[in-house]
Amino acid sequence: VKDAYARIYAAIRRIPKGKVATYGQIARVAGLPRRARLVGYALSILEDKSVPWQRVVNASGEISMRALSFTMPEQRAILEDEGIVFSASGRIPLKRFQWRVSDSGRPE
DNA sequence: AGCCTGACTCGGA
DNA sequence: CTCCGAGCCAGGC
Repeated sequence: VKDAYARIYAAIRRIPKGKVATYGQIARVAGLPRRARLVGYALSILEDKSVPWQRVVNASGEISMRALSFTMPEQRAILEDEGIVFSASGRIPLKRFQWRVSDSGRPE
């Protein structure tokens, strides 16, 4: 389990600047298919600030609710600073900004 | 052990 | 687009 978290964090750290990834995608990359919730849980207890958790969004390209309560404006600002554009509905067009593992290693 | 909750996702209606 | 149900799984009580 500890090992699973380590892999999740490692996967998140691989997300290149200017891209975002979904929880499910991170789970797959980390070798934990179908463990999207575990990814969310891992982030909830995260204390390591070297992990760019702000690049992890839900399947709809939105910043997940729990984060909204305390970092939404900040997270959005960081992402926009990295070049990510939010749509009028406040979502990220995954078509354009979703990280493709092939960009930095093996394909999914 | 059982039950509930939660930074999730996906298919179907 | 929204709502539901089902899968998943760690933690707290």
